[in-house]
Amino acid sequence: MDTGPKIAQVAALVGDPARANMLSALMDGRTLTASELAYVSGVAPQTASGHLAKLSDAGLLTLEKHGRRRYFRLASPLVARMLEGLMVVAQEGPARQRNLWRGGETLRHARTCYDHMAGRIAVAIAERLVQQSFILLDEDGGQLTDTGRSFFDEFGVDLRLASKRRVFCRPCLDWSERRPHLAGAVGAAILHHALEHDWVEHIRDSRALVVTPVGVRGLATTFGIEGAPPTDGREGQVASLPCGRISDEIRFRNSVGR
Amino acid sequence: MDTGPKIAQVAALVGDPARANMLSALMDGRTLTASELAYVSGVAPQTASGHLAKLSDAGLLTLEKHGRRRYFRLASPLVARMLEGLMVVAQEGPARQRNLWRGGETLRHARTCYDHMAGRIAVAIAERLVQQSFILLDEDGGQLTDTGRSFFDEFGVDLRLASKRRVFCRPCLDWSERRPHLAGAVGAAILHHALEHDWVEHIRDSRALVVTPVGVRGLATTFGIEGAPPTDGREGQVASLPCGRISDEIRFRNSVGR
DNA sequence: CAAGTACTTCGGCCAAGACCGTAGTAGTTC
DNA sequence: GAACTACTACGGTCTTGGCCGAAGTACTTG
Repeated sequence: MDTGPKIAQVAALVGDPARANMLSALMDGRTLTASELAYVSGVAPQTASGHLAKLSDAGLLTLEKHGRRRYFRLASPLVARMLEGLMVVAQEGPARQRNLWRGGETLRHARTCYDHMAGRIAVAIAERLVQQSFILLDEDGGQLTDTGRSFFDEFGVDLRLASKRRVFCRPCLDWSERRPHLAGAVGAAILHHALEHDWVEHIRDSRALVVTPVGVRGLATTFGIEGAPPTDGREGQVASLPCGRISDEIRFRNSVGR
Repeated sequence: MDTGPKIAQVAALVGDPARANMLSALMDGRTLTASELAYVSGVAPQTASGHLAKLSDAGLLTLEKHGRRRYFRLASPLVARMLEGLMVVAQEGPARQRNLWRGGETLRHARTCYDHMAGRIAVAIAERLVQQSFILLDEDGGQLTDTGRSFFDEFGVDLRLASKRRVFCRPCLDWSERRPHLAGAVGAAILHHALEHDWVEHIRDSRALVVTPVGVRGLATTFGIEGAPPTDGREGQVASLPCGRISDEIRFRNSVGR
């Protein structure tokens, strides 16, 4: 057997719009029920059920039963990484309309990526640090300068603890912004500091972060960047849907939307 | 517009076996003609032509015309990275038969990955260095030990040149072996040394590497690993196909294979 | 145990698209 | 210009698979 068919199998799974929507919705690491996933993907529950069975069988999703509900989540970070790879290419595309991603505004603004921050805020921080010559970045490496080191000292981040046994500073391509943010020990330290000082908070059990009022001030004074998210607020709809009440709406969407 | 549909579009493109085969064949960075790609994907030239048009339109491939031939290659490293992401997930799969990848044996054995080595050999080297405590590796970072430093000194690799402005030592997940090999300055230095001392040679304009007899000896004495590839030798068929002569074979395959 | 909710299975409909045969265009060789 | 090669366009066939309605299973609540 060749390798082509196997990747085709996985890709075909992601290649259906309904399934792609489900996977996108799960990309932040949340767990969602079958109904919720049916809703976000815009298909009837029966159809969603079939899709979810396929995704689980293929090992892209894992399933947890609690009572009469079935909770799905991505089976591993590798799946998330694969999806991010697809997103990068999809957004690149054949130079045409660059339509911004909707429906994931919070995630796009700030989120965690493994142990560091990603999203608009994280990219802005990275760019600021480079601009101030606190950090040197190139294609696949990064380095702290001496002025950078003292900046972090003043900032209250102790980087000495971190420097053992792991990459110190490394750029990581941000899929939503398509510019690098900071990973490695430095990236982790910044996230740690931000959480510690209540600049940001995790949303539920998701990877998304909200910037607190304290954080807005902190980001402005420390990095000179605008930390407030664009006032949109259409996030979290899915998660907060009253489960028993959405069926009419689904029926409506199904009869009209397609 | 949501993000789902866009990644679905790209994924659907990869989701067809014929196209997936084409992309796999191009993964090592080679350029192949439409006919060659038709052959590897197992479809008639007309069909391949259609597939290639779609892949090019979507920006996954770039096209270069030379005379009456059309040479295709992956449009960017991002596409290769996406495919590697898919491969990792595809090989993982739902715990079942782990059928080894055929038809890319050379590539699986040794290849370059950006500026360092990947494949069986590279993974073996990395494991050896870790086992000897020359290098410490964890999830996302690596570090040279003092004994490691003197090992590389003796080995004849000067790492001092490299340590500016880039990541020094970093594990990188090998898609064919699914275990890490070495990236960063150390990985690059090893590849450089191997090429410099004729341990390995590039195959044509591809990413694949062959280990020379010198290399087999060198790898054995320096790292204590077996450098010779498994005797299989079904590689390079595509590239060496006599172009005008394959049509019968294609016709045969098409009439039987499906 | 009856009613309600979450989810799955089955069956039939339908559209998308992969495929190739035929025929055509463009470039090369003699 | 004739013969040949590399590739593309068109048209028709046929399979795949997404979709939903209806019906059925599993769990919870009162």
